[in-house]
Amino acid sequence: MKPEIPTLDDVARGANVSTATVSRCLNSPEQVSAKTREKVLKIVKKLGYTPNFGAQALAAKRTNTFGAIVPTMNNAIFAAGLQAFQEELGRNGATLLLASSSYNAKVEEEQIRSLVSRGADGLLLIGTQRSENIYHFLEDREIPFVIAWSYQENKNRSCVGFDNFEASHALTTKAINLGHKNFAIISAYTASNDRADNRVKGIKAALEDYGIETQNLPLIECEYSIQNGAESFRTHIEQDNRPTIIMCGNDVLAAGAVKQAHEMGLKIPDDISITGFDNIELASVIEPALTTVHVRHKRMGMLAAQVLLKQIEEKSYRDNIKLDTQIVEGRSLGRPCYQQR
Amino acid sequence: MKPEIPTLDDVARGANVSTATVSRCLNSPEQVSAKTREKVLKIVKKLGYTPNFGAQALAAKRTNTFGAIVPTMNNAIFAAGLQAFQEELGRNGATLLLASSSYNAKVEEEQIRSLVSRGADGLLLIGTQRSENIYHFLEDREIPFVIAWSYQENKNRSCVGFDNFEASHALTTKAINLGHKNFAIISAYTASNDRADNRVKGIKAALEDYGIETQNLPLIECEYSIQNGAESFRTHIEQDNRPTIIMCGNDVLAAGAVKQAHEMGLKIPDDISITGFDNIELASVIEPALTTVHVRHKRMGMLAAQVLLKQIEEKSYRDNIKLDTQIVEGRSLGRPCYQQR
DNA sequence: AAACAAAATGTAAGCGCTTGCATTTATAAT
DNA sequence: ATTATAAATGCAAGCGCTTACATTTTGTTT
Repeated sequence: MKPEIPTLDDVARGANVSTATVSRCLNSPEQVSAKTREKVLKIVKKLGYTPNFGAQALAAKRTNTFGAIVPTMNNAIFAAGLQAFQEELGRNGATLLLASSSYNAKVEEEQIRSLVSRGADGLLLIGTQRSENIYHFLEDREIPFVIAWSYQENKNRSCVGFDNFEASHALTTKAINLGHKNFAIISAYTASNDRADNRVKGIKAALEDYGIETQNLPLIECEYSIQNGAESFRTHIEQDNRPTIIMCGNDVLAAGAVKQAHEMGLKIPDDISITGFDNIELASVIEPALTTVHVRHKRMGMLAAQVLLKQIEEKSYRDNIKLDTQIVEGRSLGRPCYQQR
Repeated sequence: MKPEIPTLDDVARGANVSTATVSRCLNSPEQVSAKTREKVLKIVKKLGYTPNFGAQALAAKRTNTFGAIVPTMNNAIFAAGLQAFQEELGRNGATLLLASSSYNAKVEEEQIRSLVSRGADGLLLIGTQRSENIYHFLEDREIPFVIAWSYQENKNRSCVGFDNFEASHALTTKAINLGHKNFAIISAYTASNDRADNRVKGIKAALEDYGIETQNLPLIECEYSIQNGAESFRTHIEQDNRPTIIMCGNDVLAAGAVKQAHEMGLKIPDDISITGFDNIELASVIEPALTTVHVRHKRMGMLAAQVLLKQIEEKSYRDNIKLDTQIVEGRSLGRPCYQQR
């Protein structure tokens, strides 16, 4: 004997009013007199009524649900930002539908469609790089979205992110000024990941600024993982022309590199410098602490939510927010060996 | 001029069949002749039709959406398990609604209610510790749920987890056998976290097995964070009767402890042993690698999804799955100083 | 070719809610 | 009191889909 789940009707009957009144009590209480409101809310509580989501969505054409598609939940890169995003949504009575694409553009596209058909009122997307098709899909349906983790000036699309190119450029310049000339890179796949791509481009641009050849710059692309970082590090080190610095696309790769360096008996930064990106907690724990780029992930997540919510209220609202990054000085970046005294 | 979103009706009209047929094409294709099926699917594709989620939910009384409430997304503890959970759901055409409770029982309860009212077909809960009320709420509505990360024998409730007590007990026994007598603990708050609680209990039980006093066992409870691990470590070390080993409730705390040990110039494990729990990636990267407890998080997430899906199919299905754990030997646990030669 | 069973399709009644519009009630102004 | 105006409430039409049941089509058997 399962207790029937109460409906609006039940509440209406209980309070001796129409369903419309009950609905208004819940959604726009100011339209209802204090007296009836009280009466209705008492019944709501007594019956333990909760609105049926599907019915609400169907009738109101909104769900108070937002979707986010992240490339992965497996490492900490997105966790803090997402948590903040979710909390900000929560503060506004909305919930988060989360999907992950495993860094696969096709999967991402499916997820986007799926979230939309699930009635997501808006979407959080990571990075700018996806087919125009999918942007049109969203724009046609007037589904608000905001792009995070990347910054891009674009009047028609909102973003909250930081300039990966610039940050990477700055970090590289710092390394050059320490005397490094012999670079190697470990990056995520750049083809479908504008963050990774821009980080690599930032490095190359900085090198070129100083007249350093980038034609044969050793570059290994792989998925973000400690394991891959370690393996790629080894490959770089075993090259003929061993680099004095290995710049990693993120801290996870860098952590793997550091681990491998230890295992190969290389001193950091005396024998080899290593840099990361993101400044996840990990960066401060490993020995030596990573020199990396700090990003205010939490702030980014919160702002993304705010922008998105504003777009719901005001259809045409758009914003491009660029967050600062700063270089965190660990001890994994130092002068190259031939510059030391 | 926004292009109207196509409905079932549009497809039906386009294919010159009834909406019922279209619906069947999509949901139980075997009931439709190959010819019409083809015809219909062509129109579906042509129009880019996707079912309206709300309507579907309303009419079918299921959403293919599952909810999960995790204590936090901020550290890696839950990430791998959740990802696996989500992937397994995805393989079965379902999606994940994710919420986080910030380790707050009241928030968790709200989230559960919210997910249910959003039409979650089933729920993933972390740990066993919550008010009976909320269990009744779910059971009354016949909402399937599965408890993960904790193991508990209970015919009426499904769980997929491991025995925190046992694992912790084993690790402690190992430490005792190495000669440790002077223990200290850094744990998450045990009051509303049965995993943390059982881990502490496991330690105490092991100590008592060997006749070691646990009345005054130094125990600090705090939130999981590197920062807190570091601070708690310092507090323990500055005690009168300095412990020879500090056992941490998880790897994140342990990482903080290790960091602090370095900063205080303490050698691990010669001056102080440190243990973790969970064996997150972090554990293998820090120096020295942590001695910790490995849990097959991915497997757990996958199994949890399977149990949950089975419960949907077969209302009365229940399962209690206990996963093995194993001690991972890092170098952070060694003989206490007075035992060394 | 008739008779029947099985397969395919159509009809239409909701699912539980929101909301524009109509109606009633309370409040204010004359 | 009477009327005009505003506030509160009710009525009822959907929102887009699923599914029990009715009907038609197809195939099989005699």
